[in-house]
Amino acid sequence: MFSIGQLSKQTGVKVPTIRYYEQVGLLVSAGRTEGNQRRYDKGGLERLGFIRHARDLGFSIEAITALIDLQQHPDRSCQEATLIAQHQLTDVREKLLRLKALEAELVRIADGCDGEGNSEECYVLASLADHQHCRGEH
Amino acid sequence: MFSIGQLSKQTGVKVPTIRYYEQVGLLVSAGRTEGNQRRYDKGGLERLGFIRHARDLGFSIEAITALIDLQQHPDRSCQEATLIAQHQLTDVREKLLRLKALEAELVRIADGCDGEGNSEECYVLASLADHQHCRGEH
DNA sequence: TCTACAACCTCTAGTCACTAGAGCTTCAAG
DNA sequence: CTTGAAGCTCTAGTGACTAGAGGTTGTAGA
Repeated sequence: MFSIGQLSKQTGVKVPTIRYYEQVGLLVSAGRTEGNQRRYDKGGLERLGFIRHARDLGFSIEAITALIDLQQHPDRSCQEATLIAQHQLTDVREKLLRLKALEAELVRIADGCDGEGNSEECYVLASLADHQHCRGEH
Repeated sequence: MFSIGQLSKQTGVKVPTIRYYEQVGLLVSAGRTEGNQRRYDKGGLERLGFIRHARDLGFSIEAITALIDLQQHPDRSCQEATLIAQHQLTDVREKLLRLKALEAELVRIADGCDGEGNSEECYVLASLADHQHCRGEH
């Protein structure tokens, strides 16, 4: 049996975050000692590890709730889980595209200026004021 | 002179967002009609355009406040603005690296499963439960 | 067995950058 | 002069935590 602090150390999830996960129903309520402190078993450790991993991969709490739900119903098709993962992948790819475009423009802006001179003629500020220079959307 | 709605249409920034920007001091308080409605001139339009562009590039409100501050003090060196932009670029590049790693793992997870069978043997769920398979950090 | 104190508990409020809604007033076209 | 879209303020909600206050419990050492 682990205390919440031990669980935290083993998973790398902060103590208040564990309590928060329980509060929003992501983690089933832990058993308690007579003095009302939470105690976890190996199962609890594994569930939190799952959540941690999924959160690290950017899955929303909502998506993780759905995945855990699927785990608890082994009769249900795996297709749903795959759909959630693929949706997440699409999401990540969209963000990647956006970020790449931003990087390009920031390079243009940040490197276009030698850092000398005063801000009246600053290239950074001029670039931000004038959207015209931008290639592509945002 | 523009109303807040016209300003919104021209810049693509939603009306409540414009009011929010004013509230947090990002946009100087607009002049008002006798009936207390905001009226903007060309300067206001340009300032909001600047903010919009910077937000699109992911600059925080705090960073934008600093940039606007620099604009208002043309005697100050441009170096500070360049620093802010470079900091933002570093940030974007870090996010890019992280996202690329996530993409790789999501491909592994989402494509490793044919979507058939039940969730007991689902590769997505197994992968999320078991961190061991992961290459690299997260 | 006692004591000290780290770790636990609950609850509320704060973070960021908005967004939504209630309930009211003003502006402008017909 | 009427109508209704657009404006106003204020409060509260979003997601995923994080921080702090103020009180209680568990446990290691004396």
